Amino acid sequence: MELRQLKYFLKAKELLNFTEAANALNISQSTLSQQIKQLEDELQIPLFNRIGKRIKLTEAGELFSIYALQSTNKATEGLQLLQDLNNLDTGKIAIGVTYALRDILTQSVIEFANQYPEIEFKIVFGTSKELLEKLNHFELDVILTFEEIITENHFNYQILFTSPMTLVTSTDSNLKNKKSISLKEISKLSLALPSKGYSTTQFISEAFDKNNLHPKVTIEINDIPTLLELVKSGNWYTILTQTTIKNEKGISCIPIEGKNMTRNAMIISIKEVYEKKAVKVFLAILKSLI
Amino acid sequence: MELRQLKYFLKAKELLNFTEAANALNISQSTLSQQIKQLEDELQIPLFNRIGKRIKLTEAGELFSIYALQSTNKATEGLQLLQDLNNLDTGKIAIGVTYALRDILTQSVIEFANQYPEIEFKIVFGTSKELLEKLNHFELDVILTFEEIITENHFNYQILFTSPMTLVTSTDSNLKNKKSISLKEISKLSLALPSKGYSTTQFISEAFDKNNLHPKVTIEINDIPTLLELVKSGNWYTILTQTTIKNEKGISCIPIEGKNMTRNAMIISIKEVYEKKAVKVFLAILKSLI
DNA sequence: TAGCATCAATCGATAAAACCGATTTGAAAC
DNA sequence: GTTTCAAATCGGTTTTATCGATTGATGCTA
Repeated sequence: MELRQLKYFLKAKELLNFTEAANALNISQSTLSQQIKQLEDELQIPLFNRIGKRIKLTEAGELFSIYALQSTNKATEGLQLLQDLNNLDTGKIAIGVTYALRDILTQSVIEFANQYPEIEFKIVFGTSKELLEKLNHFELDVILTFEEIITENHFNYQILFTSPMTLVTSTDSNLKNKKSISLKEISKLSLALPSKGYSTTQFISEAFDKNNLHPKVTIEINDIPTLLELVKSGNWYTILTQTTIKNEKGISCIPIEGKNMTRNAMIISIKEVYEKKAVKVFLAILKSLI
Repeated sequence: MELRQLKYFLKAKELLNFTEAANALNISQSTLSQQIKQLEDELQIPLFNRIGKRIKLTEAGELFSIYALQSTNKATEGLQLLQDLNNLDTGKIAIGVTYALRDILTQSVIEFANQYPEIEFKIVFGTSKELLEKLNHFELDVILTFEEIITENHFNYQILFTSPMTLVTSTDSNLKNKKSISLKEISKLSLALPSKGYSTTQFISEAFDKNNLHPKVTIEINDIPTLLELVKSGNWYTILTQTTIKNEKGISCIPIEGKNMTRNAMIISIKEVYEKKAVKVFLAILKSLI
């Protein structure tokens, strides 16, 4: 039993005329006769009564046609669904993002949702490490993060933009008018830094190490809004990429001196995994907004 | 897209291993790979992610599998239904019968229903003419009637038994002790006969005609129980096959003299029409009860 | 880290089957 | 009786489903 045969049968049932049905199906009448016969043999029961030149459904044919129709319909619906998926009428995007890229993500989601309101989002904030883990477990379609060490070659890396590392201060800070600041000067300040999982923290720690500097990290925290709140109080400084605090009020940022004191915002996905059309389009929108 | 491919896909989805799935399906691994690929090509979207030696369902694969399963299930259900039909676990028998054969029909239906309680019956009483009409319009699977003139050769005729034509009298009648009676004697009696559609009436009219006799038909009626009631009153006589009044009380019957004064009870069906298994079994039971 | 085992993809060949055109058969219409 | 029509059948062709063998890539293990 094949869908092809079920379709032939249903057309023959509809027209009650093999010749016409064969024409409608773009096959020869002999083929239709043979295929119906084959189906009947397999089902071990005739579907049509052949009365002279007329054909008429048997009781079996009548009963079977309901199931034949449902079977072909379900297959067609499945096909339709996948077409919708390609046309972005349905589907889900699971995206991981670090807090630093919150702003660009938000804008992109709003823009995308305007154009494709049917697509569902699952947005996961987390550290680079957490997100890469989830990506590897196929829990996420794609992640947005800052990364510079391209190790795993089963990932696709696309650089979105480059953002300077900056010292973040309260607007009340007496440092706020400086054009730039060195790591050495920073190491004298009381710092509140994002926890170690964040790639920015990883990056800046290594920078201090290289310069044999020992920063005073008095607070380590895994929530960026809280971190910023602490900075605004004026008691602490922090180090973030400029992008992270783009639209924040009550804080200022001072670029850090030194070559390579920049981070690359990246889109990371798994090479071998089929990229959903919804994801593809979403990323195009995201890139267009930069 | 074919059911075969959907089954392959579902097995591959279940085992997440093409080699094992191929074994389970009794096909080679290469065949499975090719068929899955062909399906993916047709759907224009991959169903599996190939990550190294592992395979994993894509979002499309996940969504599509629901429909693939429903499609194959419906086909299987249809097949199951037809098997039930063959096993007499379902189905309907439409049977036409003349009143003369009421008794044999009743016994058969009771016996059949004991063995196959799931089969539904549609029983139509009527004249031979009416029943043959309905049979020709495929409203009935088979009819039971008395018939001797085999004209239409697209019918199947099976003789069930032979029954003599008899004069039916009230038990009070002074004719009741006669061993036989001639048509000539009958023509002097006041007759109540079944209406013309009944083959018995047709038959007996022709017999009178051949002998140039003119019977006194004072009542023509299309309801046999009422006819018998009238006969019981003693005011009228009627002519029926012996079988018709087999278990009736208050009446006697006297065989009519003359060769060919018998009728053949017959099963009649349409030659080209597939005979349902339920009908076949029912008729076997009916014949066994004669 | 080299070697082995495993698994999916690919290739070329073969068997199966879907398909067609032509013909036959049988019923219906004239 | 003849013609007409539609389904079945027949023989041959094309398509395709299938296989075994091989390849290539990955993961495991010693």
